[in-house]
Amino acid sequence: MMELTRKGEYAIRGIVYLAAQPDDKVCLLSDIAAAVDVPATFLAKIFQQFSKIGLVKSYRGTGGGFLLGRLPENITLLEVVEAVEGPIIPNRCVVGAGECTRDLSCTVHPVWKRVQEQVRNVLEGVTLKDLAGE
Amino acid sequence: MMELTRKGEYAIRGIVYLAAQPDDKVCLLSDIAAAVDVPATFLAKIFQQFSKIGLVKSYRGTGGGFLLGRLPENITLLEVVEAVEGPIIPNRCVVGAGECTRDLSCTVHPVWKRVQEQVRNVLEGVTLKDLAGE
DNA sequence: CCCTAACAAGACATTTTTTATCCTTTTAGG
DNA sequence: CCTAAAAGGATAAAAAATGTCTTGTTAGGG
Ligand code: SF4
Ligand code: SF4
Repeated sequence: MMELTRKGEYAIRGIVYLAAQPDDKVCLLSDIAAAVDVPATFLAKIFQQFSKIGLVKSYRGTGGGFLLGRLPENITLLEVVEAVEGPIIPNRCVVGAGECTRDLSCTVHPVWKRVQEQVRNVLEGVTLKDLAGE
Repeated sequence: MMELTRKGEYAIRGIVYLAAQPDDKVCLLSDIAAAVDVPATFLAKIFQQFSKIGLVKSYRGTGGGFLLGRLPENITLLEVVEAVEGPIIPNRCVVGAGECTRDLSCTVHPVWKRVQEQVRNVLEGVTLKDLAGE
């Protein structure tokens, strides 16, 4: 259980690659895809999602491509993952009140809250700078 | 991401209900299913899995039914979840070496290891006794 | 011995999610 | 204009989740 999808894995590979490039280097999607071994059309969709929320900046036309939207040290793995996979939700009752009619008295509910918190903490503690290495 | 499936949720509800019953009470599947609001045929499959690994004991025929295989304080939530959902695997590379050809030098790999460990710790720290309440 | 109660096991069906691919549109440079 | 490149939308195949159904097995009781 709790498995990251391909999409998530690809997303991370792609943006970490971007983070490892020189700051101002505009990268072609096709190059990124080849480098991290991901289908280019699929990666395109992923980067569109990144672009919409500003995780990456994109430029169209000749000389276009992608670069990071912020400094690598200011982008956490949590943001990246949630951008493409949605929020970290170990069980639907952690979304909010009323998702499960049992949540008020449920003894399991707090456990999922803790799981959510722990996972978020780990992912939030890692930035793209950490992942891109030196 | 990381969402528990219905199966997992149902499994927990079912076995927690069982843990909340008097120690020697043999429970009918149909009663459990009704009590925790789960399709009986689906819950049957789940309890069959429990039964195979000894989490619950089952008796057939008239007067048959289910009861816990061990004391509630000796069954962790981790066991219950893994019994029906499989191992906690945030990313396939945590399964073992060779699952991903990149795992040797991958900077993300250790992060998933940490996530796995944290989640397991939380779930392992909760027993059915805790969940069944007084 | 037979009948009924209850779980076990396996096959089957439906829906949803994942994992893409393709085609058209928009934007920008030269 | 012509070409490069990303954006957006439609579509499709494969896999997983979510059940259901039928048949088999085990046990108790008359
Ligand atoms: S853990 Fe409790 S509150 Fe959450 S979905 Fe399950 S029953 Fe509902
Ligand atoms: S995190 Fe690294 S080792 Fe794990 S699957 Fe992704 S690339 Fe492979």
